[in-house]
Amino acid sequence: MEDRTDKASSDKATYQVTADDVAKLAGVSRWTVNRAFKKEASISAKTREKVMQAADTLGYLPDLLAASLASDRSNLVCLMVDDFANPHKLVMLERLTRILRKHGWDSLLVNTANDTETSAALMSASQRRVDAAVVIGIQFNDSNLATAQGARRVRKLIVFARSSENPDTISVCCDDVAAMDTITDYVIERGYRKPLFLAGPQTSSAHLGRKETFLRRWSNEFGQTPDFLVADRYDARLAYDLIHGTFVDRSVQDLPDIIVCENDALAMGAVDALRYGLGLRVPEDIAVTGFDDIPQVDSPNYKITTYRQPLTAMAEGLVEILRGTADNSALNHFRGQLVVRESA
Amino acid sequence: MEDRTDKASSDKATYQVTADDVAKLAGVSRWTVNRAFKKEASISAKTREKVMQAADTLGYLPDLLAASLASDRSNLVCLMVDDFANPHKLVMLERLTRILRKHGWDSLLVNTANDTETSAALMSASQRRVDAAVVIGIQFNDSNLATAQGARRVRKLIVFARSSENPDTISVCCDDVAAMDTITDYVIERGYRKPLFLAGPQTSSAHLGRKETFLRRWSNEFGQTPDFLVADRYDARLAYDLIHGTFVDRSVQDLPDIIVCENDALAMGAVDALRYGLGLRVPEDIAVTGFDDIPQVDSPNYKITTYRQPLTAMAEGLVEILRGTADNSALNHFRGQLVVRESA
DNA sequence: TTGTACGCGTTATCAA
DNA sequence: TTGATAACGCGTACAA
Repeated sequence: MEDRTDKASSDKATYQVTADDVAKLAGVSRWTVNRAFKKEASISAKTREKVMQAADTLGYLPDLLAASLASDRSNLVCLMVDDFANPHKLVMLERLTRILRKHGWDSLLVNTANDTETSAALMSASQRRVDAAVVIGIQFNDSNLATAQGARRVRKLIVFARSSENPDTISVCCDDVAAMDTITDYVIERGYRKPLFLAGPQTSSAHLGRKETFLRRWSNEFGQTPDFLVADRYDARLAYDLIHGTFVDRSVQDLPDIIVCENDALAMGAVDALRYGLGLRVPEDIAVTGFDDIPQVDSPNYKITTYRQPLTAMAEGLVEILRGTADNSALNHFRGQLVVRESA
Repeated sequence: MEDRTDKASSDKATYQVTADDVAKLAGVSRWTVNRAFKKEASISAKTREKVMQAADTLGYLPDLLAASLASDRSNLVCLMVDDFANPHKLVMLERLTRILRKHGWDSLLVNTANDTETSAALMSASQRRVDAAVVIGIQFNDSNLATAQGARRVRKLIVFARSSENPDTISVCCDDVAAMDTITDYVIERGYRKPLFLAGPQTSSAHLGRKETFLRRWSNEFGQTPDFLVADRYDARLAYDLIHGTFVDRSVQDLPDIIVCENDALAMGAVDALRYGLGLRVPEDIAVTGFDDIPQVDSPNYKITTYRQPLTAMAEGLVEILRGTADNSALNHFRGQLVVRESA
């Protein structure tokens, strides 16, 4: 213990205060110090007070590294983001980091935009013993899934804000069928009859996807399946090119009367393409709907009618899953709400 | 060691492969196994090969928790974001996570939007022994700084994409004076003579801030200091309200001919306010410039003339600082470039 | 309520 | 080049 004291005086900046130091100062054992820092521990209020005071004067805080190593629980979650072009990711990151933090979890942000580095990142996260790996707004692709499962220390694979049919993953998302039904009802009620669906990246398994739901519903209602376009990424610029390229040579009567978009990023690109690429008015010539209600679509430039997911409730649901207290079956049935603006 | 084997067979999913297991299989010592995983370690190629093969069949990866604890280096960086309304944060997060990952660092994303939770988050990060705390696009405020310094395990306090005069922090940013000079030159050259500066949140110490630079430069050039407005946050909606509220009752000859904005988020709000709030044309009636070159300002709706920072180079600079190989004095002099579009 | 072995999986350091 | 000892700081389980 003497050399410890030496270190403290000789190099104060790097000296690390441990529970032992606090214990000595407070006149208790090291384990009592640790108890004082645990919420539900059998310790007398007086002793705790004494310990906390000693801890305070020494500037002691429990070391999470050592705690994780010993307890095999890291209180760390890996958030995987592969698409930084969609502002909605920022909204979700804000919500997730805030809610997770509130419940004691820290967030490791992993950039999986580059597919070759994704597996390395996932490995690295697993080496930190994250309690869960969460993909945001997408599904695990097969390669990621294989890596994650190979990295056996990743306990839970969670898909946030997206439905997933893979039995090895847990999905926290809103009910896409109900959501698209709400949008479809609105589209029909407003009298639109020639819809085009603008879809995002297609996953192999999406029986319950937004596109499928809309097409099926419309087909049931009117006996014909609407056209659709597919964008490889949720990128406004991509949507612009797609819409512009598709309709620039088309005669007026062949145009849709509404473009139903899988999310707001696509919707913004669609609006831009209609206005600036094709010289059309929104919604007078062609209406547009989005999904997500990102802050940008409330700009007077866009005023896009869209659908807002209950992100806070969903984030709280994620916490329940991390805790293991969730009734998993209920976590993919969150209900959001239609936000009506001027674009449709 | 026997019970280990038992665990492996009885509960394979949770069994953790350690260096010991690999050592046994490869017929070497545990320390040799670890050496095989270090880049520059004195180990024969043959032994390493043997070890790696054994590791592969067992699915072994070094545990970063234990490694951090023992080595006192976490290879973890804490990224602090306080403003999720500005899309530029997403761009910076993408760049930082990618470059940091490339060099072996993982990123802890901490939401510091809520001021009361900021210190708790910083504490938590320090408890994970992050190698550095990085604030993005803002300066450390006094309260954060005090917390960070109190949390002695945070080795480095770094301000990214913002100049900082605090001697306890290291700033990685572009040269704001040079940047604003470039913008000012352009504004003058294009013949604008009645500028208004739209500034973001004001920090106490900003002698070299963008606003100050512009005002001083203009004053030197034309003998009078331009008007300016201050937004509390880099929020497009706030900028809208500010511009609209300021000019709605003003007569035409009292209007500026250009609004020079501290960043793109403000510029977008300004454009919206001019067009939709005041019925003016951009740039014919009033021009606008931004800063950051976020993807959104390239939309045909905005086409904002702006200034792009060399984010990749800056992120690499951050890595040098983490490594301790940086010549710190040079890291706040990155040069960006003017991106001319149609708004000015 | 409080104190005590022992283990978590590495790294640093020294010895062989 | 390789093996061995002693940390790193805390949690679990159990005993006092």
